[in-house]
Amino acid sequence: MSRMTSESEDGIVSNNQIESPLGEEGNYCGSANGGVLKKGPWTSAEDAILIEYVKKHGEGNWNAVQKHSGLFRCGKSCRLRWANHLRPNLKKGAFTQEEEQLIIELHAKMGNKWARMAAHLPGRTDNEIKNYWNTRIKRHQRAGLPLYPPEASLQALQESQRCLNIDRIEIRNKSQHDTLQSNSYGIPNVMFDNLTPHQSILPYVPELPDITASSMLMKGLSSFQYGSFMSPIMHRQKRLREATTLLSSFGGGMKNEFHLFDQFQDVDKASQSFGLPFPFDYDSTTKNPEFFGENQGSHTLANGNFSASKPTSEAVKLELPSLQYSETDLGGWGPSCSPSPLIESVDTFIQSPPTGTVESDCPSPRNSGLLDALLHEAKTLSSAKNQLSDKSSNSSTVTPGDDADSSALNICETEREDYGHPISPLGHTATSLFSECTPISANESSLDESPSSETFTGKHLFHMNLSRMIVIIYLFEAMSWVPPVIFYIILQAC
DNA sequence: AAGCCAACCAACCGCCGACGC
DNA sequence: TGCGTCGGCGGTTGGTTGGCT
Repeated sequence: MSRMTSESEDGIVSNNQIESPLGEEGNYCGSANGGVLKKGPWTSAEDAILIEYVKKHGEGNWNAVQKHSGLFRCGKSCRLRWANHLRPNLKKGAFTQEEEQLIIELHAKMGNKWARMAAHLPGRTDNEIKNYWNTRIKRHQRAGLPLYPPEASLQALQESQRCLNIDRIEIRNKSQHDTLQSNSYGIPNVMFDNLTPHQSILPYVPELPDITASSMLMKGLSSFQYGSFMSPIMHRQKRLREATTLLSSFGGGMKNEFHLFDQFQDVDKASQSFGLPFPFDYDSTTKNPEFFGENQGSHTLANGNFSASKPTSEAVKLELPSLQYSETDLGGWGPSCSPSPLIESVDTFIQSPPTGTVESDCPSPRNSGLLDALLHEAKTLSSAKNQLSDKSSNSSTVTPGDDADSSALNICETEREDYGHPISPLGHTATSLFSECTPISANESSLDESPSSETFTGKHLFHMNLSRMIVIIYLFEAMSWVPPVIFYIILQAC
């Protein structure tokens, strides 16, 4: 902290530090009582005033600081100063090794949730952690190191699995009280706990450490590093947000399901978490024995399709994020083609969808709203199909009085068995989706209005394909290749 | 000694959700 | 229900410091 600070010892505020109120927008610190608010570094005198104020009045009500203490700082600035510097029990100085390790693990699990990470590091502030991480990113970027060591990935996997289990329990309890909205996009996220990937079985499912990171696979499409080839990179998040707003008009529940937009931000982590050397030219064996094991590039995705299919020597020339392919590649889509990596990625996404976004202490960074919605739609259809096929095969009917829980559990047991079958990447999605179920949908279909059998033939297959198409188009839209309006039209067509 | 550069850090900024009226 | 305010959060900026050439 010796670097700190530029504060003027005498506390005199220079003219350029006092700004006229930002009142026209009111976004940051406006002025109260028509006065002007000071910006810039805090002086020790100001600190003393703030400390005194907090002693008297306690934390909170920061906008009142100016009124009561005569401090010409906006409430936000006061809160920040207090939280980051004046608050008691703040640890100062460099992070210890334990803290660094913890940050890495937490970031692997949570992503850029600095405040939540700070909660796990007593005496540390989110700002500190953020700065540390950003510095670390730059350092590793420069050195071509991965951000996450294998241990962190592994722990994130275990933690995620544990949390998924917890979520499942909570969700199962909760789901009994949830009802499906008629709008198929108003879906409780809890619907997807049954879609938990069984990584030990499925060869195409990325490991869970990539939850945060894999969600960031897409994030990176707007990363500055790739700006050179991401043509419409500008205001990506703004566009996505607009799309969110647009799509939110479909239904109340939909907006909440669209966190996927927020996840398209950081490709670096994605490339790393998928075992891609990062940035582009790196001899892992000589430069970083700490982070790279013998089978370099596979530490976070040992059985994933990315690291396995692409030799890392190829990745040295990596120019596109993992999910981004040139337009010429896209032209190769067709029934006779082997699954393109993008399709496969979509399948992977579908196979390991975000799970359990029920807020709990466990980080649940996976939340890919639209995919959730689509998956739910597909699952609802498929579960209904299951019901029908069960009926036809067993010649037994589900009575409305059946115990929903037990039936759900039974169906989910069959789901596990289904996962055991090695299935081709393209075929897997539909197969697995049709073999899956949700307690709610099962319950729902068992209760009443079971669709007639013809409903589940062409129409629902069409829906399935449509859903996949939407996923793909959505991904493309996220990559700025498809204007939002097309996505909108297709959704309307649904 | 001077210039450059990376690292570090504090603070600003804009967005968003919660809350109260 | 709509609006304004407040507080929190994450991204970004800009200043300072220290090391290297």
